Amino acid sequence: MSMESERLTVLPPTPRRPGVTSADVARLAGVSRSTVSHILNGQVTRFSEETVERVREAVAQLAYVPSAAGRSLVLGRSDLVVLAVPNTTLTNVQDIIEAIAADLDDVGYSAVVHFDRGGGPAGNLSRLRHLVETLRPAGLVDLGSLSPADLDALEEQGCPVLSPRPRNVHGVDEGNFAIARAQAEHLIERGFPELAYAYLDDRRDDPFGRMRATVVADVCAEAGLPEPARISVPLRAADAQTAVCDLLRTRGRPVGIACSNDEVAVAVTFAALALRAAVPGDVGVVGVGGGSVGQLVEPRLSTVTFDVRTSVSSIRQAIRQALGGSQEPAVNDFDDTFSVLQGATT
Amino acid sequence: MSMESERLTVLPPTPRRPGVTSADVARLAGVSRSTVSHILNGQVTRFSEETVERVREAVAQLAYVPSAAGRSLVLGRSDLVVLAVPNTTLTNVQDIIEAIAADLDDVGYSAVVHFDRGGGPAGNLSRLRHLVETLRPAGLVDLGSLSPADLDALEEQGCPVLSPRPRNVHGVDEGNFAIARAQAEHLIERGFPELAYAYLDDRRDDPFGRMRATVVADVCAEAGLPEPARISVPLRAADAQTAVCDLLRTRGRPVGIACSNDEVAVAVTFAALALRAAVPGDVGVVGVGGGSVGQLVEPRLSTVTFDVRTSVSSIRQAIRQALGGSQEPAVNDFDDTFSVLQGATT
DNA sequence: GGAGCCCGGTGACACGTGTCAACGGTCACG
DNA sequence: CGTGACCGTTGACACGTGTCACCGGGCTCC
Repeated sequence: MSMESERLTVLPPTPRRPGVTSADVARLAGVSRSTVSHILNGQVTRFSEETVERVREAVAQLAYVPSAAGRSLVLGRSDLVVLAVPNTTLTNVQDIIEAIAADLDDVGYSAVVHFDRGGGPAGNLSRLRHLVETLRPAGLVDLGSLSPADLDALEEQGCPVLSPRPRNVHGVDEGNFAIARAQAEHLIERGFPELAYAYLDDRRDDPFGRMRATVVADVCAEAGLPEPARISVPLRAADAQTAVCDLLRTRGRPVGIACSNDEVAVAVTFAALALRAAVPGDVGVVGVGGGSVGQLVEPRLSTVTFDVRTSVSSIRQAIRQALGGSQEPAVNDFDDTFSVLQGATT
Repeated sequence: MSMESERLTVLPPTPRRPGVTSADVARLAGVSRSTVSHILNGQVTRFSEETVERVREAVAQLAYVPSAAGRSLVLGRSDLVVLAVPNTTLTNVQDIIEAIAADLDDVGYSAVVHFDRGGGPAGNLSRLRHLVETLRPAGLVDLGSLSPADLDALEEQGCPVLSPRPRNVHGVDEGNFAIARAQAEHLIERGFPELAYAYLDDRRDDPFGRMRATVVADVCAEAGLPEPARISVPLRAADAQTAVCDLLRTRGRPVGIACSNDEVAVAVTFAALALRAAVPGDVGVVGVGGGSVGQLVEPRLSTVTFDVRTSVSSIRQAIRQALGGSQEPAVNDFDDTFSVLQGATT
C-alpha cells in the first residue's frame, strides 16, 4: 500500500494542460455555468430554444468535453465499467471483451479490464474490491471468474453487477450448459457407450471446463452411462498422445470424448490416429467453437458451433438495460444457436 | 453528443454510498487531513515515526482507499492508461492485453481498453481523442492501430504515448520485421524459387499483415526473386482451396507461402493437399505463432515461434520506465526469440 | 387587484483530493 | 540575548462538475 502510493507520486512531471471547462462554454454562450450543465444533461425543455442552440454552438466551437473526474466526484460514480476476466484460455475472450467494450462505448461508458491473476481467490477479490472502491464504477461485468458470494460482496460495496447471474444447476450459466449438453447428447446419440471429458492442460484455471464436465457427467447419469473419465490434454503432440493413451489403455470399448475447445479436440484426434486408434470407430471426438481450425484439417472435426455474439448477448442486453441504451431483442434460444456441426470424428 | 449526455443522466438511482475519506482517517489518527495526504504520498521522512504509524494504523483499520475522482481532479491526470487495440485477429491480443494490464496493475494503474472499430480512421481517432480528453489518462499504449501522426496528435493533446514508436523501414516494428524476415529467409533457404504471402481473409483490418508482406517483398527483392504474390485466405476449407488453386494455376514451379498466422498456414496446407499438390514439394508453407495447433496436426507445420511475452516486452519496459516500476532487463534480441521451428511443410 | 403559478435562468454548495505557504517551537550560532 | 534555520504540522485553496433552492417577471384566475 505505502509502496504503491509512493510510486504513484513519482510521476513524470506532466505539464498542466489548461483544458476547456464548462465555465468557458458558459462565458462564450453568455449564460451561467448551471445553464450549460443543465442543457448538457438533457434538461432541454426547460430552456428557450435559442439558449440551447447558443450553448450547443459554444460546445462545438470550443470542442468542450466534460471532465470525467469532475463528474465522478460529484456523482459519486464514474462512467467506467469494470470487466472481470477469468484466467482461462477456453473461449475467445478477445471477441467477448471487444463486443462488450463496443456496447459500453455506445452508451457512453468505458471498459476497465481486470484480469484474474494467480494468488488465490482472496488476493484477486481484494484487488477487485480496491479497484471498485477507488474507481466507483457504474457497474461490473463478470465473465466467470467470480463466485456468487464475491458478486454479492461487490454489490454490497455499491457496485451493481451487470452480468446475469448463473441460474442453472451447479451455477452453470446457460451457454456452458447448452454446450456441454449438446456435446454429451451428440456422442451418446452416435452410439458411444462411454464418455470422457478432455480439459485443456494449462497454467491457467478453467472454470468453464469444470462446469461443462459436471454437465456431461449429469447427462451420462441420466442416460445410464458410467461416470465419464476426465483427462487433461496438453497442447503438444507427444504429451497429448500420452494422455489419450492412458485413457484408452483401461477401456475395452469405444469412448466418446467431449473436449473443452476445438484445439483440444484436434490434439485428441491426431493423438488417437497416431496411436492407431480408429476415429470415429474406437474414439469419438467432439469439440466446441466451430469457428475455423477444426474445419480445415483432415479429418474434419465434429464440433458444437458457438457464436460469441450469441453467448454474450445476455450480458450485452443487461448492460443496455442497466445503463440505458437502445433495447435490442434478446437472443435466448441457446438450444438453437449452439448446434452440433457433424464432421468426420464422430 | 447531446444524446450521449442524455443517456448518461438517465442512470439507475444508485444509492449514495458514504465512502470513507481521508478526513475520516485524519480524525481517527488525530492529525490533520494534509498530514494524511502527505504521508500517503511518500513524504514519510518529514514526519515523526509515531505519526506515520498512527496514520498507517488508521488507514488499515478503516480500509481507506483514496478516491480516483478526487485524485484525478486535483492532479489533472488519472491513474488510467488507455490501451488502443487494432481491429485485427492476427496475433493473440488477449495475451498481450493481459500482460500489459498486469504490468499496469503492478505500478498502480488500470487499463481502459479502446478497440478500433469500423467507421474510418477519422471516426476512431475522434473517439479516442474524446476518451483522452475526458479521462485525462496517465498514458496511452498503442498496439498498432494508430499512425505516427495520430500518436503525435494525442501527445500534443497532453497524453504521453507509452508504447515505443516503430523505427524501422515502412514503419514496421521490430517484432513484425523479424517475423516476416525469418519466414522469407527460411523459404528461400529451403529452395523455393518464388514466394507468396497469405493474408487472413477477415472483416477486420490487418495492419500487421500488410507490414509483413512488405518485408517479405523486400527480402525477395534483395535475393533476386520475383515480387511475391499476395493472396487472401478465408478460414473455410472450400474457399481456401479456391484461393490456393488460383495461386497455383499460374505457377509452373514450386512456391513458398508465408502465412500471416498458423491458422492460415493450416488452411493453406490442407487446401494444397486436397488439390493433390505435394507439400513441401510443390508448395511450401510457413506460419507464425508456433504455439499449438500447427504442431498438433499431420503434417506438422513449419512456423516461426513467437512468444507473446517477448513481443510486448518493449512495451512493458516503456510502461515501467514512464510510470515508475521496477526496471526489468529488456529483451531486445528479436532475431533470437523469433526463430524458425521446422516442421514437415517446408 | 392580489395570490399563485409557470417559465427561463442562476448562485451557491458539495464532492475528495494534493500541495503551497505558513505556523509555533526548539536549537544552534553569532 | 537576538536571529536565523530547521522540524513537524496544518489551514486554505483549487480542481470541474451536478443540482438544490431560489429569483424576477409575466401570466392566469378568482
